[in-house]
Amino acid sequence: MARRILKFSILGLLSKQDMSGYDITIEFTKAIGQFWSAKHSQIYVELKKLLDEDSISQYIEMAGVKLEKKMYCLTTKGKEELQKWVLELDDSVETEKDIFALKLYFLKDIPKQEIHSLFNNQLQLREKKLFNLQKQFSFLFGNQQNPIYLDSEELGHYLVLTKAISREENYISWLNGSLDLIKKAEDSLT
Amino acid sequence: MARRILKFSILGLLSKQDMSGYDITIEFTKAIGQFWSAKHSQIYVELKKLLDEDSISQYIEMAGVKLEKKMYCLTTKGKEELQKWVLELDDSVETEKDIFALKLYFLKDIPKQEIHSLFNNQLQLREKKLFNLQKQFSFLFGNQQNPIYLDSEELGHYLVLTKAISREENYISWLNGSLDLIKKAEDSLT
DNA sequence: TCCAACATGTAACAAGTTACATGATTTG
DNA sequence: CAAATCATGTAACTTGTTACATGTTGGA
Repeated sequence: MARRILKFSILGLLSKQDMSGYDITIEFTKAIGQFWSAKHSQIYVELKKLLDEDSISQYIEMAGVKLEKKMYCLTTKGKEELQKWVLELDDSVETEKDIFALKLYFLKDIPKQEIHSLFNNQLQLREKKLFNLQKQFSFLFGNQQNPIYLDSEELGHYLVLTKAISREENYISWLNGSLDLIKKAEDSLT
Repeated sequence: MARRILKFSILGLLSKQDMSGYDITIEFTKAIGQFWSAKHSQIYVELKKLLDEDSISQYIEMAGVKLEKKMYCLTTKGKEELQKWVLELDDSVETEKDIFALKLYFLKDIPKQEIHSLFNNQLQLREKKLFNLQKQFSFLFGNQQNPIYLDSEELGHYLVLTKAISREENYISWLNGSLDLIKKAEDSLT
């Protein structure tokens, strides 16, 4: 059987608090969405499956007068499965797919003007993303320079955000370095 | 229609030189496999599709006496499609999935002993990967400190490898920093 | 002569995307 | 009262994985 990452990311989210399918969809647009995501169409199907398998249970919460919000919470089985999965040690790392880097491998025959556009476009996207992550970070952790006082609930959030920020900073710095290099290579041909 | 990244990564590889399905499978275990990969079962199916669509053409090369190796090369259509795809500017970056980071978000209730194991295991995997990338890099580019003299064929390879190395270095440094932080947080509780 | 690597494929299934479909609630 | 957001779902399709299946070639 496959790895069912979506299953475990839903169980993980539900371990923090009860949620509806809609809530889970929203969560994937926030911090955790930096490392895993799914569309609502996939989420509703997976929730039904997890319910069938007794990893979660369901109850109804009224939102307004007629709108029934389906809330989900972990069962004992679900809690155990999650715990077990988190503690499992990986024996290899999967390919971290990156379409921009993939394209670079095929740069041959591309005019330098176009290469500059590609890099500048990517820089813009990455800087925007970094800016948003930093905004999230300072909203949550402010100026607080001592993350050692975070409780275990906040720690996960802190680690994930610093990871995402560090990843983007590194991406941007590599983009800048590579663009410089390409420009220098062009100059050396004149 | 979907984005067909596998299609374009195959076209990209074939733009460098004619290859068989087997050759393409092997390529995905090398540099380019850091950013995209696929199993042979998927590759053979995709090649048949690309042949149908006239993006590639096929010829036979005898390997030994009876073994017919099916070689593929780009058609004019395939070359144009590739060129167009490489030059397209993205308007957003997709989620860069990372299961280890995902797990960290769900750390609550995990004993510190186990957290150390998770980090140390990941450090080991990442360091091994970095070592292999550095080996590849020095094999290809040696001590040569002046990448500005690379021709456009080598440039793509250089960029992809430095990207992968930089990504791993950043990952490792974030792992070390976070592990330190967690240890300090534990000490502060005594 | 055996084994690893070369070489190509299919079938069944799981995972993920896009589009279609509907209705309630809140806010300006 | 209109529009944005909340809320849930299904259908058709694409993409990706695992397992099954077979045969060749080169080297120790």
